[in-house]
Amino acid sequence: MFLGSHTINMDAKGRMAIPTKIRESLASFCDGRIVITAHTEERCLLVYPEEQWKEILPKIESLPSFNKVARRTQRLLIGYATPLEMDGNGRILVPPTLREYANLEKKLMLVGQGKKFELWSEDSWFNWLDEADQGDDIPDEMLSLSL
Amino acid sequence: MFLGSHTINMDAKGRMAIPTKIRESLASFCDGRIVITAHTEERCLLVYPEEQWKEILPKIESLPSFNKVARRTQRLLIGYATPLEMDGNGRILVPPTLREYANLEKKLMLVGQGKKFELWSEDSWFNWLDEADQGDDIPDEMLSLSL
DNA sequence: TTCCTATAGTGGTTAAAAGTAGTAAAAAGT
DNA sequence: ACTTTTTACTACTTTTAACCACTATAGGAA
Repeated sequence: MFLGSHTINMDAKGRMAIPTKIRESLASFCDGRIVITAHTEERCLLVYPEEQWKEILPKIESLPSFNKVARRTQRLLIGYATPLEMDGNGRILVPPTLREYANLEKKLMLVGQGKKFELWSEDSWFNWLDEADQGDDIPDEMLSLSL
Repeated sequence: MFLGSHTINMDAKGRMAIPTKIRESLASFCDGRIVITAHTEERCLLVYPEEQWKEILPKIESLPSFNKVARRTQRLLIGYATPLEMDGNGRILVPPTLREYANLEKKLMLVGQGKKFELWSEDSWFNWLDEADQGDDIPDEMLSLSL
């Protein structure tokens, strides 16, 4: 279970050090093998342990190819998906195309989301925080949710 | 399984170097023999391993000839299809008509899509990314999809 | 509280490999 | 037969990735 958020510095070569505690969970979960891809709804990245990715991939593949929304989802999730491993120092190298997609420069934000992580540029994260939810509808599943 | 995206420079002669990792998968899949053709829905190209192409070709051929949409699909997919092999340096030469169809100039984007690749001009790719989904319906398969 | 040690995080260097350009030879078309 | 375009091969330059070393920070012990 991935929880909590961390700020991380990416170096000039696009390498980012995974915080040690997360590194350890990843080592036990999936031998450090992760898949990183694009988030379809916001300009940030998704970081999956290999196992988790294997579960959702078939669901994405089976979406109908002649529906525009589904095609967009497939294209982004599969098209940006990249398997990565950590180097000897526990760092991952984020591929240039993904860096560009999520506007990653130096200051990053790694956010635990249960079975996966989200990786944001710090700027984008705070911009998103400040965005007001303007009249979007609350789904039925949330109407009876009590926290 | 083809995943991930790469930016590639096409030279003045219309040659593009296939990234080494992909080159290796293609070598094992289909001896480096690929078929490249037009995508019917967007102005980009489709790159199939020969095997995959052989599977879908009969399906395209058997579409009803008196339906306009089907005819368009046939005309584009079959009409632009070109078998290609890599040269000694792992490059392919993209035929001029296909370059024109997809507006390929210098900066290209090669995007893995499972059993095939898509090849975009970088400009077109980013334009497509920025396109807002304007009121297209979300297919039923996606309504309960949790990634 | 201060110093020492251990460990996480950062940056740089080097060797190998990948990408780019150019040239020469062959083929096709005029 | 000659010219022009194409293809294949070779050589060079740039980038990548792995490895190594250093710095800074945090924690523990004296």
